[in-house]
Amino acid sequence: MCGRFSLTVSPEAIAQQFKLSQVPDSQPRYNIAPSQNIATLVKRKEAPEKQFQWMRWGLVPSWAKDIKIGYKLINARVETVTEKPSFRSAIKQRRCLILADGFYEWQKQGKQKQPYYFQLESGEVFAFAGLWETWNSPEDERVISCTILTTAADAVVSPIHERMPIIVPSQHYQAWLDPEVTTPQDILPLLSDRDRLQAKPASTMVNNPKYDSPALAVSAE
DNA sequence: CCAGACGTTGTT
DNA sequence: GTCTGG
DNA sequence: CCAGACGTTGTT
DNA sequence: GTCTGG
Repeated sequence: MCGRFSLTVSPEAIAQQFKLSQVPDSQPRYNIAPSQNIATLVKRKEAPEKQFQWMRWGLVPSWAKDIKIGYKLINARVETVTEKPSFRSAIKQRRCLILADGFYEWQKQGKQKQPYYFQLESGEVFAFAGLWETWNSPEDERVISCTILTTAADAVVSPIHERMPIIVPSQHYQAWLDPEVTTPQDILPLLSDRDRLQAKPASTMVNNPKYDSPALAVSAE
């Protein structure tokens, strides 16, 4: 699964990498946690180009009574996403790319859990496959929220953890953002097109979301 | 018909 | 909103 | 994902 | 143990 990730590159680098016309208002983050605002790209029907959009991490379905349901919906399994009431509408209509340059997974070692940090071997910024929703709170505030699709772990991740986030290869960004074109099952064979991942042990300081510094991603235990 | 759930991961 | 269970 | 709280009444 | 918050 994916419950913590990073986006440490500068906003200028993001704009360049994803060919954005505007430089996003973002800060380097080493420890992004659920319920926080995360950087995404969406393609609106009326607009020719994909657009930068902040979203709350943890999808809140439109029919939800309480925003708290989003804490449980931080990931969606690609194997079942088309069937689940919470995701079915979003998978057909509301795709997004979630910007990241690393993610964390925890390995169980008996009673202990050791975090690992995963990046592309190239070190480049990349994008998770995501879905989004809008929700109107009882106070009539609009919340845009999202979830990260997960799949079976690949050869690099599987020694650490069974599941991993779907990383969309850059040549397939447009296809993923257009639900008319790409089904969740279409995307799976394309995942091997990206760079390989590399894993590093991370500091257990990453366990606590209040720590958000370069030390987390770089240092081993 | 209405009431209540709607999810993931991991562990057993 | 839509589906399942009673 | 992990960390941290988890309750009431009444008084300041 | 389970839920909420980050």
